[in-house]
Amino acid sequence: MKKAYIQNFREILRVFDQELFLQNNASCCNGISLAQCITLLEIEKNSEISVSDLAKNLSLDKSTVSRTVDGLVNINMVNRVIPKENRRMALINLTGSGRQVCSSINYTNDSYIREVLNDFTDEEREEFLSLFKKLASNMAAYRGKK
Amino acid sequence: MKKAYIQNFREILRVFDQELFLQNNASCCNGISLAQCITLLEIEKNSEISVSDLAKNLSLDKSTVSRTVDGLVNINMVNRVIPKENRRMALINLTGSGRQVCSSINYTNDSYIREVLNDFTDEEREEFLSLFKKLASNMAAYRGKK
DNA sequence: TTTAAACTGTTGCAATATACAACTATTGTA
DNA sequence: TACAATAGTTGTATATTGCAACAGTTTAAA
Repeated sequence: MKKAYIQNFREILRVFDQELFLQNNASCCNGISLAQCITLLEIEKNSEISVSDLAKNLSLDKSTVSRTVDGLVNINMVNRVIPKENRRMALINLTGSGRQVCSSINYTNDSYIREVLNDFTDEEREEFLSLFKKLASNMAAYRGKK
Repeated sequence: MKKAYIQNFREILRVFDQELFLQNNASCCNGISLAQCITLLEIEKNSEISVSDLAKNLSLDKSTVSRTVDGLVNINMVNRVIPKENRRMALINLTGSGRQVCSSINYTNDSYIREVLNDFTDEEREEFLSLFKKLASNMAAYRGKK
């Protein structure tokens, strides 16, 4: 792999990261914070999930997640359910409002994606997604190894 | 653009974003914080830059940048230079240590990129970078419009 | 020329996000 | 039963950030 290629890639990655950050902040402003937004989407993905698993999936401390969930409970976005068979844990799931907000966030993100991929051909889109998927998977694998 | 495609893309983007965040934090730990790291690289890119321009480029408040620069001055990574012809402003540039740390961060990032693109063919790499560049450019343009 | 406006950066203050450690409660195990 | 492991919460401390107010400097206007 050529050095020039990597430096080029690094620079693009930096721009991409910055833009993604700004877009994330913009799209998550349905009255909730970015941290709340990310937590909400992770809960949506899992339907029902414990604080510990949330923390693991988001690479955050469980105390942090516990407080974020507190906030989401307070604004009626999620429920804490204590299962009878294991009263230590709390399972978090979305309320109706929580589902609505998730839909809203996803809609905003989807519109954004539609916009920024607008001038790609169908072939380019397929090729890009395929390679992007491979890259994301390599990144996750690399982190797992280290 | 198919709905399924977009949802697929959105999900990959989310994973990618998370991995990138973790990698950024990991690679920026040469004793400096992520905010300091990002600021340092932006200064490196511009050789010499004012606090206001830094704030604009990083999409941060100038008070935030002012304080980050304070920190970087304290650990001898950057210099504040007051130009004689305009004593309002401060031009920030890297010290020798600052340049070294930048090199170190870039080296770490490059190694990472090399690793996660390792199983790509040359053709895939070229195709991906080309489309990635296009996407990043579209994202920046979209933000500019809004 | 004096005064007002614009600019550049810093400081005061408040909010948020986060981690670590200590703690409580519950469950599992020796 | 006593001890260890697990799950979550709370206390405390630190870091990042933005807004508003401010101070100094430069430019424009009257």
